Amino acid sequence: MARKRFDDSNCSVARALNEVGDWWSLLIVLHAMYGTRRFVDFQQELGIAKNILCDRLARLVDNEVLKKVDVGEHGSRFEYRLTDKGRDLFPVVIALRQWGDKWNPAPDEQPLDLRDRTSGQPIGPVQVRDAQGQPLSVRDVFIPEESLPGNKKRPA
Amino acid sequence: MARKRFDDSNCSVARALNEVGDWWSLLIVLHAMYGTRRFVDFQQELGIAKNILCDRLARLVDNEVLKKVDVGEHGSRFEYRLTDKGRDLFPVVIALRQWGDKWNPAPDEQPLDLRDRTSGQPIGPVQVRDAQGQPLSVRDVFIPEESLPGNKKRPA
DNA sequence: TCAATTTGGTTTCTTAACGCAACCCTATTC
DNA sequence: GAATAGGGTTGCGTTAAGAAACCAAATTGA
Repeated sequence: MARKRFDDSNCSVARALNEVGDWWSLLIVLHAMYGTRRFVDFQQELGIAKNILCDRLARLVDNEVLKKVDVGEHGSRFEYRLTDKGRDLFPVVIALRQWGDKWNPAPDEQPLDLRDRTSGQPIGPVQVRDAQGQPLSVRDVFIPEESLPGNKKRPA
Repeated sequence: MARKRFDDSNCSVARALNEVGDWWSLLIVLHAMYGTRRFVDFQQELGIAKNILCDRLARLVDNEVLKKVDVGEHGSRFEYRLTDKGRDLFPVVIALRQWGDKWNPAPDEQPLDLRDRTSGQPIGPVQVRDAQGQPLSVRDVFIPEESLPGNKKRPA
């Protein structure tokens, strides 16, 4: 791919994408959130080539999104578990899931039934909110001049 | 890349990543949210090769994340504007931004100063919330059996 | 009026990432 | 002691990313 690296970008979105912005990494994190921990399970659920999975897991471990734990049990020796940093991707993944459900619904798939463990009720939509908790759209928001990349003058 | 396509995946995250899951697309959407609309501006701000930008813009237009508008003005003939679908990526982009700010802060960058246009106050963190608006972590949540990919039994 | 510029885009070519398949090593299990 | 499972690594062909050059229409501008 000769892909451009963003390690040194001054945009944190670019740097975030550098860590989890490829096709597989977020899916791996998603499945980790669903409870998958073992190499073979990731491989079977995702249908990913083993070398690619190796590479992605290693990268995610390097970036401290996952940690590799040696569990000395009968044959299954390693587990890949989410770190706090990885768990913090929860809103990202869920927002993406909800976006996909809304705009590209699969005919045979239920939209996303994620429920609050204590109440059993479905979760609400992930939204950007103001300090009072009211939902905000792109248009309700602005970026102070100096924070704009390239110092543009336009509103957000 | 010989990339595996996810068009037909029964996972909406996979399908979402198919549309905006490459290195550039989300950055283009981000800059579009910042107000960028013209080809050359995207190119300069992102430092992206023109052919790749062409391809990504066309793909985003195909997927109805952007729309291409012919503005017959002096030399700048087209604008790429967010559709409702594109604007709906707002929580995704902001969640990613906040994650990047939190876990990979740039030494010389302020974390993200996005403010509510009416109050002028900074926005809050993007979170997954329950029906009552209380924040939820991965561990506060479960997925009913039948919704699990691969029908696994583990909690989320 | 003719050259230079701007905008948006295509072509060519190199390089690097992806995906498959085969192989490898260590523990188990039968 | 053969077969199996977990977790990789190696090679190799395919294909996409990226840089740079080229292109064409419309403007500017001198």
